[in-house]
Amino acid sequence: MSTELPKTFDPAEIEARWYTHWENEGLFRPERPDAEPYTIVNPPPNVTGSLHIGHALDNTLQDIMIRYERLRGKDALWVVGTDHAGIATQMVVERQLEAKQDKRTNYSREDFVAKVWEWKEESGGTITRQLRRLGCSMDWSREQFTMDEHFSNAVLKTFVDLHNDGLIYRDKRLVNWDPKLKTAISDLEVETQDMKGSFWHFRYPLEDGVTLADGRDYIEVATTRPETMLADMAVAVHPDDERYKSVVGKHVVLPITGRCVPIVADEHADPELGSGAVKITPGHDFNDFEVGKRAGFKPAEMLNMLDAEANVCQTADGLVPEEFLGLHRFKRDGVDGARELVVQRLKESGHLIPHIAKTKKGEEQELDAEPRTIATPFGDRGGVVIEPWLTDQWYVDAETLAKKPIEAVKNGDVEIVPKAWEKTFFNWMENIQPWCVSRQLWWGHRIPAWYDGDGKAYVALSEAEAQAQAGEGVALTRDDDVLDTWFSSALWPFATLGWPENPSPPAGEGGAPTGAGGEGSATMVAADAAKPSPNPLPQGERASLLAKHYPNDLLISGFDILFFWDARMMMMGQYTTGTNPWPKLYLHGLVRAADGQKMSKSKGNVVDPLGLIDQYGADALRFFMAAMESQGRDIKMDDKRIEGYRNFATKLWNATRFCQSNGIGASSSIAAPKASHAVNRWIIGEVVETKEALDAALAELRFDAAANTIYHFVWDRFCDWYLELIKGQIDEETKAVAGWTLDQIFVMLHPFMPFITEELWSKQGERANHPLITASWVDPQAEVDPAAKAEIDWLIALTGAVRTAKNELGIAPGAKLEAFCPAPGELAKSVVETNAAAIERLARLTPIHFAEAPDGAAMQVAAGEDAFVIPLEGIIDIAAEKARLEKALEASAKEAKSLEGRLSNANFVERAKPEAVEKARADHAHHTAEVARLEAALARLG
RNA sequence: GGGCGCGUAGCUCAGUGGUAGAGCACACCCUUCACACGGGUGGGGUCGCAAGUUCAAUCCUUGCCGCGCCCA
Repeated sequence: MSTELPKTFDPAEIEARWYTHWENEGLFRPERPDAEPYTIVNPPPNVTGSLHIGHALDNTLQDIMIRYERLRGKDALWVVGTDHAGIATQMVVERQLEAKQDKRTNYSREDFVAKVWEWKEESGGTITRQLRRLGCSMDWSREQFTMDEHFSNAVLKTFVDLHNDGLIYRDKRLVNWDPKLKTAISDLEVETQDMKGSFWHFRYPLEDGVTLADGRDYIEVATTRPETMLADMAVAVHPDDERYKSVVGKHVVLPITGRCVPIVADEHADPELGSGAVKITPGHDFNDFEVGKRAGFKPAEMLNMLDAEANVCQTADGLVPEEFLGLHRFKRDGVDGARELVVQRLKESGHLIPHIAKTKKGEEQELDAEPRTIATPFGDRGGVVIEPWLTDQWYVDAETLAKKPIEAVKNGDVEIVPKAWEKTFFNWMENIQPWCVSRQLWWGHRIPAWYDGDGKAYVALSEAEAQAQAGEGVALTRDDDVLDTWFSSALWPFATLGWPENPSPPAGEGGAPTGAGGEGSATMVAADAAKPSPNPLPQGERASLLAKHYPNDLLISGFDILFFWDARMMMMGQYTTGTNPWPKLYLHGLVRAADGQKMSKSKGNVVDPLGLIDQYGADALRFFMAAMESQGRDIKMDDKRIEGYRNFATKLWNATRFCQSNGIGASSSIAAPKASHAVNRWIIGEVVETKEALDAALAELRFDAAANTIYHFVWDRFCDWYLELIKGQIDEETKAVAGWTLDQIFVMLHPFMPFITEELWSKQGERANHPLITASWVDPQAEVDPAAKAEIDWLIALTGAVRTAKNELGIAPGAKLEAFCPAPGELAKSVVETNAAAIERLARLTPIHFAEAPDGAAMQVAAGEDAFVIPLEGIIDIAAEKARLEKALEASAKEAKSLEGRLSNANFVERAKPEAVEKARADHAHHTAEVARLEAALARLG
């Protein structure tokens, strides 16, 4: 018994109602203790972020897989949670302070971190609410946060373990320093952009009257960063460069500082480039750092001329003139900096070699510098030019950790889909650099390292343990820095499931929790103690979760975080658990604006997924994402297409209304009902085929193929043919088959369009409190019936042929016509006899005589090999019918001739695959018969 | 400079060693009792260019042209 549906379909109302129901009833993860597990972890979005279109794609794909596997009976767990996103979140809160003319440094670290927690509590729910609107069926009961206590413990343990194994170490070397955010960042967070810049040429005078072979008393060097000359420590020339051989080991006296620096031989200097000599600033350039080390400078001796904000400071030798101190490295906000002043001073002292350029008119022109395009590093968050800066930081030995993941992908233990990404993955992993994991921030997991008065580091899970290492009475200070956010999110696939299962108990007295991000976290933990976590993890549950759901089954992420996140999860998974976090990694592309541009806030072309949900419904947006997700291509936004899928949802809605008005309701069995009518046997076979195609597509993660399969089944097969064929003759058998088919549609479409399918499922009748979300996957226990398929295909062909002919001859589509079939095949005879009503309704032919047609003007059509003559004396334009037949004749004749040519080619018959030859023969026979039929038809018309 | 990918109907995209498809758009027809967010019919593509392999190439190989991304 069914509940009547309203005439209009209102996605918003349905979505809100069903989501609440699913979540409240715990249907996202029903109790299935004995079922096979299926696990996906969600890439944790920034806790204070909001849903963008890329999240919509990423989460739709994951939800499709989770809902599919849940329907297939698995214990499907979709782990969800958010990331504390160190830099991003701290920046947001700092910006809020700025708006109030306030700043972070007006607060203690503890107070500032407390403010971040406040902001997290306030805005942290935004993105999770938005994921719900998309219909995502995550296990919210276990929602995670990367700064949760158990997660923080996992992070600290990993750090300590890595350190004990020598895979994390402290090192003084150049880092990518963001002078705006005043923190180190990793290589991956640096974005290189080509900028218009200048290349200045200087004279560095040789000391004590030394001259080059050509008599010059100076060496020419060139640079794009003239300000760094204040910290130059050498000039390098190529060891084989004859021009400079005599001066290697001699010195130059730097202008401005008067520093006397050596001329060293180093292969880094390219004799072909410029003068062949390069200035060396080991403290401010990655290449020069290496040259400097080879030249014998220790990192601690390298001169540094910039402070954390990239303003000039005094070098260790005190040679930077007073007027430079405090200047910014280069022009900023219209105010000249050290770069401009250096150039000015060198110009005044005659050390600048002007660049001679030709104007458009061919006249020579003297410029201070040569214009050049310079690959310039920018921080991806702060947006300012990155400064290579000499500091002590913690580094992860990524090269060692990368070995097992590389092996895993090579031997197929981890499959990357699409495969094209494997090469990119290897290219990066095989050339991986030490990973700088310390960040000079306050928000994050504070590094568990303590220093004694001599700067010796003690790494431990707690201060007490560090103290024990250092010995009684040694005063320790904790490292101020926090860890890179990606260090913690790399643990996501297992730390969210309770790893480590037996965390070391805090060693401190009084139950003060360890670490968890230092003082800031202590605040949080204290708050948590007052308000117990809503999702406590009993120890037993933790253990079983990890054992059951790790490794996960699949990871779905955008390719843009392949290195940031995916690869690091593989490294950490192998290191901490000894296994790969998942056997399969699916990478999807970007969602682009309709014009193909990358979406960005600055371009103002960002599409809000919630707006699309408001406009078309979540089901339509989801279906769009799935249908457009072909492996290896970005998705361009196309509102018309989303609209099309909204229309598709409406189509299904109305088909269901039709069924209801004809007494077609919910089915009572998974297996297909018994059926005798061809049309019913046919649609059951179509369900069988659709289910198989859908399973195959999802097994290969071909979301587009899967979506198209169900789309065409619903619209083309079920609505356009099945419902039309059964109209007017809906008996009990047909009611049962139609109701069953509709239910299978709901099940198969549910992963893509969860809301409308659940609603229609519920309105089709009593289901004994059995919602669709936890229903059973399609299992018709039936086979395709070739005879039924042949019958219905013939019927469809006949209907199509009549409609086409009528349309081309301008005959009213509704006109009912009499037809003659002089030589019916067995199939034609039986179909016409058993489906007279359907033929009258659709082909609008009645009656059909198995007899010669009377003489006279007639329209002639064919279904399969059966020819029909439809007398239209006085109605049709004979010339038009002749033209129509001639056109068809020409096409068939051409095709027949081409096939004949192929078949008469001995090479083809002998060497081609037998199936190909067979098909060519069959096609040839068909077209030859068609030619004969059409010739006869034309002969009839005279 | 190195690597990867893309170029198929007006647009957005699938696809296969055997002569090409979808959605939208377009044209014509239809107030058929589920649906005009609908139904029916149709037009439209030398599958970027050139050479090669093959009985057969849009598909495989090479080169070129154009576009995009990543790395240096």
